[in-house]
Parts: sequence; structure tokens; C-alpha cells
Amino acid sequence: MVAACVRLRVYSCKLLFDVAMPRRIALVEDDPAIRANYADALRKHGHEVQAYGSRGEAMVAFRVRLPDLAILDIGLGDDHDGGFALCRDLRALSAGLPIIFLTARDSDFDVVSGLRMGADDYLTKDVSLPHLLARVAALFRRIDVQREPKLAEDLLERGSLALDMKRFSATWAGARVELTLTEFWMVHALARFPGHVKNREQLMREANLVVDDDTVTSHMKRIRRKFQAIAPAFDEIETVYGMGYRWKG
Amino acid sequence: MVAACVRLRVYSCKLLFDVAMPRRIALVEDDPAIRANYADALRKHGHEVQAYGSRGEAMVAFRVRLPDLAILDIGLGDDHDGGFALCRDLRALSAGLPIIFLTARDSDFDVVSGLRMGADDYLTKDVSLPHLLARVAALFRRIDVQREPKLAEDLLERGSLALDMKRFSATWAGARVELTLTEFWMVHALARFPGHVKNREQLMREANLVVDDDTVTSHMKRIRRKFQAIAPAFDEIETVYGMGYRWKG
DNA sequence: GCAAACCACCGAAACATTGTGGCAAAAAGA
DNA sequence: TCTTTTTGCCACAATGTTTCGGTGGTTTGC
Repeated sequence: MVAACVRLRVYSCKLLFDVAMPRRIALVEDDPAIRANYADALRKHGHEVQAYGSRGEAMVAFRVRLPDLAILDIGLGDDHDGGFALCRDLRALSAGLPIIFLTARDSDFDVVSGLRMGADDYLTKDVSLPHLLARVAALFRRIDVQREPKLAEDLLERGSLALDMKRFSATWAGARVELTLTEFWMVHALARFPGHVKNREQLMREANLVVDDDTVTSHMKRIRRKFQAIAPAFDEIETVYGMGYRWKG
Repeated sequence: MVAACVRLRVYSCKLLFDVAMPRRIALVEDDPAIRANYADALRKHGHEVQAYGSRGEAMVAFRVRLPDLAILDIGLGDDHDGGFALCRDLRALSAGLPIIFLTARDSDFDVVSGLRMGADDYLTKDVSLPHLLARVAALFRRIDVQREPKLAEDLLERGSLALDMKRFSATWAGARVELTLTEFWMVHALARFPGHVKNREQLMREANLVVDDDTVTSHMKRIRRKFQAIAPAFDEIETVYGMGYRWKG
């Protein structure tokens, strides 16, 4: 009983995180073929990947903006320990940046060196793609779990719809729907009481507006269009002739 | 030559980390000889170790008090997947507890399963003792680095951004950004909750100001300009029409 | 079936908010 | 005191949002 309850909580927590933006992964690997291969696999998994072929190239980019995760090869071209040096430089920029070594060198000495240098994981290139992806996911999970887990009143979930009042963001089945301020409040007014019919006057009040009835109609049109742009079959907003609108839920 | 130099530095780094507090590590392993061996090694490294031979025995202890790290074998006596079950139960008790699988089973399927189950690392029993210890240390370092900003409220890291509340200094990817006091507090207000929209009134309050809305706009202009002077592609501060500003993070 | 009321859609005008450069007042240093 | 930095504000330009009338289609009541 208790266990089930806890798991439910964890699950809803996961949903929250999944709505977040894709992670930016930096991949530093000198072999173009291998680089493309890994970059591809990570992208297919929904990550945003920047790939670099050398230590210098990577550092230039890191000084502009740090990624959410760095995956480093150790030998970079002529520089036999370029990855180690890169790791050290990165740690100087950010103590908390997740770093994974991904290299052909499999000696215990190298592994221990890499981990002591501040890396979070050390993988050899014989790992399978699923294995690599699982390691990456595990590291991201560790990062997330440590981050402040606050939710509740600022979040409204109604089926596929999720409204975050703190972020002023709306998502449908995980996909972001870009609503303007007025549109956001109207969706909020509707979705707060699924099934209840709201007339135009009520909708106006919730959005802090005093306008013509036709204007509310226009807003509904745009809201529907924005949701349908993401999910063509969207049909949650029902028109109740002579009454107003209702969120089917 | 270069390699030797790099490794030397790593070594001195290790000394720093080893000074840390003793951690309570739970070791669940059914083979008494192996169990004693690992427990011994961990203790010699300054950790406090509780060793258990079965899933039930371990859970009884966990319900009384959780360790700082759990190292689990997968096969426990007759129970071929006892470690997996234990991991699941442990995760229900605490979503954030560090877990490492340490097992003879080396199939990719088991590794991926273990990691997906919520483990932080997966090691096979052929790893050397130094390797194991380095993995444990790396995981503890990750925990510490994440927990630090909560305990010591004087440092805030958000991707490339780092704010030092003690010195009122801000850095972007390691490069100093010269912010005035008001600007610093506004960046702080934004970056403290990445993704959250802050309206002008909230921003004023966080910077201890009571001014015109336009003035906030001006501050944002100057803040953006200062960051862009360092990283021309800077784009973290997003304006949300009619709502305020948000740190993308 | 028909008229009246209502709603969806389009597009352009009206409106609101934000970005920019500049300037002066206030505060901080020298 | 004088200089420099920081801050607040304004006008104008640029941008994004809201409003609303017209047209045509749909629902309702009789």
C-alpha cells in the first residue's frame, strides 16, 4: 500500500522532469566516424548534441556556454592525454558539470585516474549503445533527483494537459504549447474545472479582461489552433451553444 | 611526459577528497569470503561498512536506518534476482539513495536493467579494488557537489553561470562578468529558479528596489549587454511578453 | 423549412509591451 | 571637492498581442 503510493509520487515527479528541455551534451572525440556514430545515437534519444574533434575546439565552445554533460575521449589526435587535460579545465570552469570518459583505453590505471580527476563515469568503447545510453540516463537521473523537488499548487495536470503557473508554460502530452498571457489564463480557467461550462463573461474575468464577446471567440479560435498545431486531433475545448465553452477533460 | 604530469596532479587531488567524513556503506553479498574482502577494503579506506548476506537481512536494517551508499550483488543465495528486488525496494524508501551493483553478471542486458532500475553504477566483480574505490569516491563526490549549494548558500551554479553570493561576483563559463549590485541581485533572482517567470515587481523586490517598471527593463538591457560582451551568443534571459523575464537554464 | 441567434474564421487596425540610446540625478570613490 | 560609476527615467522604435467588424456556416426554436 505504502509502497504503491510512493511509487506513484515518484512517477508524477518523473513526468515533471520529462517536460523539461532537452539536455545539451558535448561530445569530444577525434575520430570523425565514431564521433558521428555516438552523436547520432544520442540525438535519436532526444538529446541535443554538440560534437568536437579537438581539445581546443571544445574549449572555445565551452567558454561560450557549458553543456549539461560532457562525454570525452582521452586520446585526442596527437595529444595522448588531451581528454584528461580537458576534464581538468572543465572542472575549473564548473565543479558540478557531469563528465563521462568514453575511450578505448581500458587499463585500470586510466580508469582510476579518470575518476579521480573528477569524472562521473568511465566507459570503454566496447560498451554497446544501449549501455551507453543507460549510463547517460542514470547520470541525468542522479542530477535531477538531487535538485529541489517542488511541485503541487503551481502545477495543474488534466490528462495530457499540464499547466505550470510558475513557468507560465503549457504542455500537451509533453509537447510545449506557446500561449500568450490571455490565452494561458483562459485555458487555465477552463481546465481548472473540467466539464464545467464557462460563459464568455467568466472567461474574461479570469483573464482580467473586459472586452467584447466576439473577442473571446477569437481567443478560443487561436487557442484551439495552437493545440491543434501540436496534436491535430485535439478536441478538448467543446463549444456549448448559447452557453460558452467547456474543457472536456 | 605530459601524461606523468597530469597524473601527478590527479594524485594530489585525491588527497583532498580523502579527508572527507566517514560514510556508512551497506554491502549486500551472499558469499562470506567476498563480502569480507570488500568490506575490509572499504573500511581500510575510511568508510564505515555494514555487511549483509541476504535481501531480508538487509531490508530489516534499511528500514531502521538507510546507509549513505548501498552496494548490491544481484544473485543472493537462492534468489537469483534478489539484488534487483532489493534495489527496487530501496528506491521506494529513498529516491536519492546512491546504489551500486557489484556482481559477477556481466551481460549488457543485466547492466542496462540495473541502471534503469535506478542504480547509479554497475560494476562486475573483475574490477580491481582501486577501481571500485575510485567509483565509490566518484559517486560520493557527485553527491557532495550537488548537496553543497543547499548547505552553503553562497554559491549558485546554473550551467555556465556561477554566482558567488559572498563576493557578489558572477562568472560565465569561467569568465568574470562585472555586474553592479542591483544587476547581481536581478540575475540571482532569475537564476535561482531556472525556467520560472519573474515579473518586474518580483525582480524589484529581490533587488530591494521600488522603481518604475521601465527601470527594470533598463537593468535587463544592461545585464544582457554585459553577458553578451563575454559570450556574444548569450541567450539565457528570455522575455515573456506581458509576464516578465525568465532564466532559461 | 425558415428565420433568428450564434459561432468560426480571416485580416487589419488598435493597442500594449519591450528594446534602445541617451541623459540627468544620485551615490560612491579619489 | 571633483570624478567616476551606478541608477532611474524618458522618448521613440520595434515587436508582439488583442480587438473587432465582416463573411459565411451552423444550431436552435417555432
